[in-house]
Order: sequence, then structure tokens, then C-alpha cells
Amino acid sequence: MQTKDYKDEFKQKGLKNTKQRAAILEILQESDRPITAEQVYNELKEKNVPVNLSTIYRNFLFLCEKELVNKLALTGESSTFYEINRMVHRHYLVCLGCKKVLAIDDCPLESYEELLAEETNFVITGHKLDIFGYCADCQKKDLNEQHNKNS
Amino acid sequence: MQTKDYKDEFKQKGLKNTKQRAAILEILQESDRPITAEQVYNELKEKNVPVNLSTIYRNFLFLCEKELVNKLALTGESSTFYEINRMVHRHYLVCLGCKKVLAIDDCPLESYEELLAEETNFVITGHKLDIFGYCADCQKKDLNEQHNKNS
DNA sequence: TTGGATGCAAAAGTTTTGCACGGTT
DNA sequence: AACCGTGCAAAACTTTTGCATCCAA
Repeated sequence: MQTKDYKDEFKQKGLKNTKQRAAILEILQESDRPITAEQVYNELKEKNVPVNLSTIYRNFLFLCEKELVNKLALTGESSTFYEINRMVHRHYLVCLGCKKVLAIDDCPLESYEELLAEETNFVITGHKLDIFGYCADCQKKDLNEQHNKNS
Repeated sequence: MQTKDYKDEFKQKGLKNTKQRAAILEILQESDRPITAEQVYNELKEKNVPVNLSTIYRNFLFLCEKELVNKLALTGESSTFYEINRMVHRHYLVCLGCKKVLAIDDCPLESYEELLAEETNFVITGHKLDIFGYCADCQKKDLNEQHNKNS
């Protein structure tokens, strides 16, 4: 996978281009789903990039401030997740069976947000939508398993 | 506000009707937004109901298992939130200024999910939607602060 | 009476912080 | 050289757990 070099973004945003920072951002880029500080830590260990957990947290902080990274909470998870900010508004369709994540291109919420803003007097700045279900493959698997159980 | 007596639900689900459990559920019922263990703890203290934080967490666990309460993670918050299960599908509008959480009753996604299911061959079982912005109060505060800065 | 519920304290897990040192610019 | 970034250790904060005691059924 090709990973982007953030050297220019760093300079522009007043961040130094350190080995750790670049490595953290590379891990985030390579991941197709949000990950935790711990997971980044372990991946860097495997790559023999020396880094401390606190450095990862501190970088998450800076990178979120600079909007290169997004921070998100997932229901049922005790840790915070982080993902690279791909600068496109996207939603995800997550298969609860195989954990496959599908990106959805269109967003059904724009007109709804206007309506909601009127009703509540909020200024609406964003939203987060994840949709869950079972993909075609996992539906088949489920059917097979149920069949086996009953036979 | 009228609060429901959960004595029968407790019996039916095999939970004892203790003073603490009833009080926790009453706090949740009285709240129009999800709240944290800490918040429940403080409210019970004010009401002079003696209770330990660990009791609150343990009750959250049981009450979630029995589906009387829902657990939820909100982006940007370090603690877990809990709300009474009103058996209705709900979304939340979160103020990024004062962290106020507003429940939204209607859901714009039902018809969209049907469409998406057709397109992707997923069976869709659920979704999570949080909307962010600034409430009327915080919009005013922001204006004041900017005014003060410039003067 | 008895098993579940609670209080207390300690532990576990996650995230933050202070400080000295090191590396980029 | 200056200063931001890092490592390390300790602290802070949230949540869980073990155990003795208590109380609802």
C-alpha cells in the first residue's frame, strides 16, 4: 500500500517531522479501520520503531488538533479509537459477521441536518453514522450453520 | 415528574428490589439525557441515598443485560453514558461547547436503510448516529468571547 | 435461611502529566 | 542554539473485582 508522506503538512502546521510521528501516521494510513493507541503501539513494536505509549497519545492530541486524525468512541469498547482523516465525508457499513468494513459514498443526512438545525437552534457542524448488518457471505454462512444445527 | 416503579420488572427478571437499585433507575428515568456513573452517584448523594460507585457500575451491568438500560459511548467523552431503555430508537445531538446531550426522537434513516440493503445485499440490523454542533447558548458565548478578544 | 446485593478497598486498565534529555530545524 | 518532541515514571481517572457483611425474598 502506498502511504503518503506528511512532511509538508507537518511543516505547514508547525509540527516537527520526527521518526515517531511519521511512523504513527503511517500506521494510521495503512489501517482501513479506526485503531487504538495500544494497537498502534504494538504495530510499531513489530516494526522495530521505538516509541512510548505517551508519545502516541500526545501525537494523537496534536494530530487531532491539526485535523489530520479523527478521534472516535465506539459503543462497547473501553478504549478510544483513532483514524486518519481522509478529508472526505464518509460513512461505513460494518459486517457484524466478518467485521468487513464497506465505505458508503453518499450521505443521506444533509437535508435532515438543516431541518434539525431549525428545530433545535443548534449550529450543526458534523455527524457520525455507522451502519451495521450482515454481508451476503455471512448471511449464507449463518444459514449453513443453522442448517447443520438442526440436522 | 412521574417515575415508574420497576418492582414487577425486577421480580420477573430475577433481580432483587433494593433501595439502591430502585434509586439508580429512578435517576435514570428522571434524566432526559444519557448520564455517567459519576453523575448518578452525585445525584444520589444529594438525595441522601447512600450508595457506592461500584454498586452503580454493577447495577448498570445487570440492568443492561436485562435491557432495562442502554450503554453508550459518545465521541469526545472519556466516560461511558447510560440511559433508561425507553424502547424507542433514538439519536443524540451533542453540543461541543457545553457537552449537553439532546435526544432526538425521529430518525431519518429508515427508508435509506432499505435502499442501502438493496444496493449492497447486506441485511441491515442497526445503526448508530450522533450529530454534533453548538447549542444556542454556546453560540452566544462564542460571540461574546470573540467580541472581548477584539476589544 | 439463603443467595443475591452492597460497601469498602484494592486492582486493573486507560489516558495524562512533570521533568529531564534528545533530536529537528 | 533554541525549542519542540520523546522517554520514563508517576499520577489521574474510570471501571472492575475480591471479600466480608447485609438484606430482600
